Amino acid sequence: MAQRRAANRRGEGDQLRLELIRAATDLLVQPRQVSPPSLRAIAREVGVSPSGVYLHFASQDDLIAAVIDAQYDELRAALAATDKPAAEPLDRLLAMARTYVRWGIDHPGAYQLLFESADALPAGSMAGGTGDEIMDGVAALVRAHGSARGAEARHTGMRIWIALHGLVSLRIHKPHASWAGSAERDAAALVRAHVGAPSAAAARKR
Amino acid sequence: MAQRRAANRRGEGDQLRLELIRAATDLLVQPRQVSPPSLRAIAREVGVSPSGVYLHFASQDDLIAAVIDAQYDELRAALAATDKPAAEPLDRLLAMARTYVRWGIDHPGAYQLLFESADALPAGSMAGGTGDEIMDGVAALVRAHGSARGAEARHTGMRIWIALHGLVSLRIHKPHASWAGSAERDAAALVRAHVGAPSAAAARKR
DNA sequence: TGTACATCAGTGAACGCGCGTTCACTGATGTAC
DNA sequence: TGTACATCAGTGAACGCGCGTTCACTGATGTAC
Repeated sequence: MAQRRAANRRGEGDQLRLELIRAATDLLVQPRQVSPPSLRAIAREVGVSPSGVYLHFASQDDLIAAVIDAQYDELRAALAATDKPAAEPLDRLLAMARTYVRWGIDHPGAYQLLFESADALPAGSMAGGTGDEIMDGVAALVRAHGSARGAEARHTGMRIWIALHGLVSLRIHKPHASWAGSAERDAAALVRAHVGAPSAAAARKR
Repeated sequence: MAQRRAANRRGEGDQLRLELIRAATDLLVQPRQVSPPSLRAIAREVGVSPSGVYLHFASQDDLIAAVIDAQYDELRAALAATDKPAAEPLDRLLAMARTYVRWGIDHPGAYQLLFESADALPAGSMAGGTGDEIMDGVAALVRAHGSARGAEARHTGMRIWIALHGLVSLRIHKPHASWAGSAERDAAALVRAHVGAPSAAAARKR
């Protein structure tokens, strides 16, 4: 914080306007929190008094950590439910991508808590971990598909996850953009671009 | 909000714990806000009284809208500053990607305000628009590069932006993941994957 | 079979905090006469 | 050259709000004797 400042000279009042914007810019060099639901809001939703929460959680942080862990379990369950371990690796990759993207778009608040705020949230929860678990899962499928091996497969898995995350995030936050097509189609196209598989349309032409 | 609920029976106190988590899940089906700096925090940073802000902005929303517009201008300026219109389209694409990603990672709070909250923020600002401006810019370069045409070029541009956004977003929020490599390298690899250009390493092997 | 009592599942009032906003004000500075 | 006055750039106290948390309490229910 700056010291108490002297008033600007007459005619230079607009200085302050610029200073305010610049100060805000300074504050924005560190990441912002995405605010979880408040303890009181959750209690209201259940129909219980705010103090009732403390019968089960030591603090708001503990409550939110439990919520986040539950959401992560849900996402994992959704992915497991649509996976067919016996199917072709490429089909499994595509199914995983579709499920991931759909789940994220259908649970925007949960997705934000898991992947757009993790490291700023209560330490009790891993908030979807560091992301390594997801990266590893994708990388394993890439390896099975055979389009890349070893470290290169891990990189490809990482990039696929990055692209899928970008898709979910922008669909959540920029719903008014000219997306022109379903998110599922985009998910498939992103996967194919990264494993070097021809697009569905191109494959049909052959 | 639910009605005032009856107490659980003895021994079933844990019910409430589950209900709280489930209620939070319900609240999370709508997107959460990423909180901008508070008016008072900005005023503190400048060293001015909170009421001083109202000499220049009618409300906090107006202030934040001005901040967001200023950040968007900065991003545009950064992109313009590194663009060499006479260069090869692929090089221009790669330079754009690098600049975009670097700016986002260096200005996490600003990036979040522009691309991870836009539609929930004050209507006065377009908060980085709907994203169409960026998509169009990338698509124009894709078209110049010639790897896709017309609507397909627009889709490719869209996917490149999606992937770059995913990269920035995850680097901001999951700094502890095993990224193994610089964000700039990842940016280049993502662009190449989407325009069908061989990786730098592969190109060298020939 | 009755009754005292411990335990359980919660309530309600109060606290201090930071917030956005309003409103009457203050002190310096330029301008008209 | 002096002085009254308008204007400018801000201040400071107060407001009502929702928040997380604490703490003494309440009422129902099971258990021991």
